Amino acid sequence: MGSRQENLIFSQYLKQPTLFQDKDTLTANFIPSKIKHREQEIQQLSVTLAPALKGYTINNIFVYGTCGTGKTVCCKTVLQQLQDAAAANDKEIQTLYINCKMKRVADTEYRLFAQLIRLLGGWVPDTGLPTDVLYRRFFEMVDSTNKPLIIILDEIDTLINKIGDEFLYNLSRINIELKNTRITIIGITNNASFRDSLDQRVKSSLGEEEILFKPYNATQLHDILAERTLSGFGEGVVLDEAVGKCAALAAQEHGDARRALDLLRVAGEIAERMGDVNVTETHVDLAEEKINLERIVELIKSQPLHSQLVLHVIITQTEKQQDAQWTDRRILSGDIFHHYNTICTATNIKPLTQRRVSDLVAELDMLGVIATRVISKGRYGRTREISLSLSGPVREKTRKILVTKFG
DNA sequence: AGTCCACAGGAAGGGCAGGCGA
DNA sequence: TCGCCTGCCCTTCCTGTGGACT
Repeated sequence: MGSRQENLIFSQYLKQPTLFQDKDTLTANFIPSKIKHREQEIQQLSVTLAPALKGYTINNIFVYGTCGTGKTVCCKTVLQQLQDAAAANDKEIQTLYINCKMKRVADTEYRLFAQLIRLLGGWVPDTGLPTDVLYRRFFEMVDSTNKPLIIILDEIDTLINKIGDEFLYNLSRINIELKNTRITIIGITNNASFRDSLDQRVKSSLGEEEILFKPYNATQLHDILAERTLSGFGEGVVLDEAVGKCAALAAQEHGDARRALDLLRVAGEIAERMGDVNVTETHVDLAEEKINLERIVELIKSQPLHSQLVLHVIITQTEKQQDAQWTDRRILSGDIFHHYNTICTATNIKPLTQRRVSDLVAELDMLGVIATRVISKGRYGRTREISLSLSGPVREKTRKILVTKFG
């Protein structure tokens, strides 16, 4: 047996110096020791939760704010501090975290309670038991522990939109029957108007305390990024102009710190791949382009077959139009449906009706992939004028994916 | 002013898949 | 295991629309 062949790419990669010092600190999941610009919210949370240390009942909390405003990180941090404080005083507080957006984990009432029971150390089948049996089992497990239980239900609006708010009412009613302990619910949502849609009974039981997380402004984002830059890259690697650009771009997107961190991390990866020693504004621009590209590509890949077909027709028609320098540069819904039918026949796919295709066009418009407007051509009818919103590398990449699929 | 065109888009319901619950 | 329920995707049917044409 001869010696194994060495993979040059791997060995070169290992020798290559890295720009990163601790890449984990540049991810949204990382919990820093001190969370900046959220002092007020943390204090409000702590004040509400503190009575649990003395065994008093604590109010349910409703936390809301847009994406990337630190809601989850702050809740997890405060609960960890609460548990630490309880442990230091020979007490115990149990906390459970559930992300209700996780498919097949907590997206139905059954799955939610099954997951809660599993997190408490119990076991239930994936399906088959009546929901009231699960309630009873959950109730018994909680009551037998003699420890106060705090449950964080992240992205709670997703679950409520799916199954309604009855389960929240039931969950809050369990407290009345519990003899030895108490349950507190912290509901987290990105949707500020979601609370208004709740049943009055649920609103009064869940929304006893409300905490709003306002979006970060560009200065605060810059400050947060500067700190993470130091731990993530070390000193002098990322130029201040690059940090500023990440903060400004994220501030434009409703002060989303998660987005700012993604930009910074991807910019670092690009700089590293290019063999540069510093992360500059140019790398941030490239990172933004890359993130947008990946987002759109993922979005398009996740669309149903017929939606992809419609988009394919729109792209090919846009290109034909540009090549032929047509006098009438408009793409109309009637033309799209006609070409869509032609491709369906050629590829042996059963076409959808015009009504359904009209909805698919509207959906693509909503996703921002295309832009449409309803126009009237007088005697020649009413129609929708369609234009492609994708440009540059995003459009090229999308075209390639769809051409590979439909020819 | 009335007609007409080529759709937009709402409403209702069918078919199917997957989940729930006895 | 199987009937029931629910949600989703889709079709069918229908009314509405607005500017050009008569």
